Amino acid sequence: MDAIYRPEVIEPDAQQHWEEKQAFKASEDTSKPKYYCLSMFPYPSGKLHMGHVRNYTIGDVLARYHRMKGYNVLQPMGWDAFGLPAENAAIANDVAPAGWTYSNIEYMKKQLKSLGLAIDWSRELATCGPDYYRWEQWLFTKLFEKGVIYKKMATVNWDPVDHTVLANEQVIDGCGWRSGALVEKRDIPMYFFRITDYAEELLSELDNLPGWPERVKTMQRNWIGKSFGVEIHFPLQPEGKGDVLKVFTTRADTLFGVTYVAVAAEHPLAQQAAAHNPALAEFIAECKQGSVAEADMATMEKKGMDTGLKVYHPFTNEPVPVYVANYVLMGYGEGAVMAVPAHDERDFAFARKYCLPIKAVIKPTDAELSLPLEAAYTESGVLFDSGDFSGRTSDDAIEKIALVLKNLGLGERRTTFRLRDWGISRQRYWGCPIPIIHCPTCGDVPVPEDQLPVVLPEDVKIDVGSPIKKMPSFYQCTCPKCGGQAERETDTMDTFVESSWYYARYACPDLDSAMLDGRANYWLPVDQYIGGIEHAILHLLYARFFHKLMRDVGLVSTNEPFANLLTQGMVIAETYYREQPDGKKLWLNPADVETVDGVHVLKSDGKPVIAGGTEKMSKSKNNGVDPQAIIDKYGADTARLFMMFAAPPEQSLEWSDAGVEGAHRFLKRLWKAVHDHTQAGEVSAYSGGALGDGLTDLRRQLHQTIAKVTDDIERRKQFNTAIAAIMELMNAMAKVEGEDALTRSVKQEALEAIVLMLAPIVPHICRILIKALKPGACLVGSPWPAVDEAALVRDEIELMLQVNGKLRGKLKVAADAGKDAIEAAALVAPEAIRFMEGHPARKVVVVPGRLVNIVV
RNA sequence: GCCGGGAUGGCGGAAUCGGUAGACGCAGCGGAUUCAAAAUCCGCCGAGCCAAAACUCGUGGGGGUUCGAGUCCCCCUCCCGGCACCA
Repeated sequence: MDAIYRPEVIEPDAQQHWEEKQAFKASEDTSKPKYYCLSMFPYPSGKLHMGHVRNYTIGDVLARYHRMKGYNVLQPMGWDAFGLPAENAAIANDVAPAGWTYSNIEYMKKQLKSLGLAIDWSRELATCGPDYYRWEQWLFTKLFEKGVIYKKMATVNWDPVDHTVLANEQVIDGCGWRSGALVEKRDIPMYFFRITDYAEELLSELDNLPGWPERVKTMQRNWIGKSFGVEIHFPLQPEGKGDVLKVFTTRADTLFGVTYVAVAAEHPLAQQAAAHNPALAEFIAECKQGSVAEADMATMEKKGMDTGLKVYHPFTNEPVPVYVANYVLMGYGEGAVMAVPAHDERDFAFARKYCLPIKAVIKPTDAELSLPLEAAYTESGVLFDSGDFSGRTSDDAIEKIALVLKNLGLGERRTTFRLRDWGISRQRYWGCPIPIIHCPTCGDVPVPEDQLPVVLPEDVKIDVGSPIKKMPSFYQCTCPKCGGQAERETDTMDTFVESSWYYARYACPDLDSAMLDGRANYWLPVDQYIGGIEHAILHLLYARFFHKLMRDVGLVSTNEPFANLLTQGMVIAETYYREQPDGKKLWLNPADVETVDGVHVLKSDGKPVIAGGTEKMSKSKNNGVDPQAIIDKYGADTARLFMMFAAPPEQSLEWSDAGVEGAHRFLKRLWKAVHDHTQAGEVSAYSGGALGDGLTDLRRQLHQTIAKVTDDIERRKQFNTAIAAIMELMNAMAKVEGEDALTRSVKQEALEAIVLMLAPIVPHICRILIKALKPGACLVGSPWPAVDEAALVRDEIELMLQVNGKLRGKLKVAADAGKDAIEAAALVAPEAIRFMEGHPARKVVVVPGRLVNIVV
């Protein structure tokens, strides 16, 4: 081997070798346990960013580790290629979205290859390819026929100047990002997946996912939001005759505290009242302004207006005023809520603002409410001023009230979900066409299988709006049923649809006769899925839902797609800026800034810049560090090592140039250690014989390290501590002197294990090092090192000695010493006697293998 | 606003089941090597007191449980992720 570590030579060499040998090509093999390792596929935005490098390095370490452990490993890669950025780039650069996307894929693929990932590239797929989305369209038509997909009106952000639908991120402070016009809510027809039909299963199956982080499961549970409540009918006429206004509440116990009801602006009652009330009509129009995003709805000022209409309390028959409120959404429940200001914070604030009565009907079980209320009392408790129900507890009252309402025909128990059906229609061009034909006589007809795929034209020019909506050659067609003139649907699907099944298609990407075949059942479920925490709800819930849809049409046999999930944190970096004369901030890239005597200056002019805090790497703050620059300067192994060492995978990772240098230094030290060792001649790894104290200790540490690193990677998925343990072992080994054969054989054993343990993290350098240590050895195919239990045995251990919980000394005892012996030894230890100050021991706590605490 | 998470030296982080707080690395300081520098190697490195030892304090803030709390419970502050059309 070369005396000097040259990543620029060994890395391309290793990558070429693996590619020629097709070292990572996967095939179905029932003789080994399978391990399907999947990282979330990237959107081809142009070039790789650090978040990708982190994601794919974590996946690669797990894939390579399991390969060494004897698993049949599949690690594929592909492209989440449809989406909004391609349309924006197309407008900005006057190119077609398809061409832009394909050239990005080509460049990013080259970058991914330079990272040395153990990927089976023969399975690569891009969701914008007709051979991929064809099957998405096929499944759509099946689900449409089954009734799983249906059409209804839904509210979108409408830009009245550009005449386009806007994504939530394109609405800034209530205005369109390009036109600046005040955004309006508009109802348009859309296709929906009945995900609510699966709400119960999506919720209960979370309990069968022990390999998922608890926080992700909690977020999904809350998102699905199963709640047990009561549907209550407020008659529109006194004495309960005629039509009713339906509301849903989880707090039926507060029914006697209702002082008004609130309906959405779109509610029929509101519309009816507005017909003779210009002020109300104006208010309803105002409610239509602004975006549909829930965050905006929830933070805006709560406003309302009296409709003048009354409904009647189902029990007391008292009139209750009906308000229109901007915070009530037509899409939720019945589009109406009963308001109980005394026991709901939002209603309390609203009642104060509009001087509505506040009537308390619940009090704590063991105290009285101090009236008038200063704030809503939202706990459950005991009812009062509630007719026959007074004195009952909240839970009891809910049951009883539901029962009485049911007998009156004015309501019943109901379970509802917060989860709403999944609207997948997008009025955009760069997406998968929805395979529906609109026929004036037959209605919505799914495109027959032999006419699929409905191919998206790629040679287009785009400005504002989707080009296929203006392209008769695309939308003019004949009805498959009656043969008459018809029009093709021009909306495309939400890109979350493509990313909901790609993991299954990787099992059989070449299949052109069906969506999936038996290979999917061999590989699924994914054994380890890795991606950003930002996908905790939407993507992961949709993919789980889609898997169940595929199961129910017989395509897959499992219930869940991802057995284990790892959610990695963001990559963040320091930001720097200078104030411009106009007061705006000019953001400077960290690569152009250096720190001299604690002052941050721009390299080009040496003048100071201002540090703006550490934030997620982004274009807007110009704090992205280009992975390519790091790979070019230090090599992929250094980038990989730094990524894995700087933070545990689930936490955010702060970029640090100095830290990268440190990682590179470690690799140089490792290279030199192996080089110096092998220069002295070949030697076999230690296999037996008496050892002195120093070598016994080194072997013990070696095997402890193997045990720790194995546990860290496999169970804890915490690579930073695994690397730290290997560094400690290296430091300990460097302190062991001697060039005799026995010492060298123990060092050989240690170096072989170190190189193999580092191989999943820094595969290129380890490929050379293992060959140097064991001529003829091949990295791919080498097994993971085994722990020698005999080397772990010790005869004496050290316990911490505490007096009253404070550390006062250390105590050496035999490894097999019993509690009584430890206690006796502790009580006569000089440190113990000193700090007991003559008091007798009241209690002695012995924690085996850890410490002994004397309480006086 | 609602849901989920986080906060530990100058910095990134470690402490896995309630049991030595600060592993490992970075930065810094001192030394070796060198004509010199870079690189490399060795040592020191939470704060207070301080010559040192000893001791005291110390895990965002406030309270609690425990022989013992970074870790568990309650309250608060700040930061981050998601909120259904960014992916």
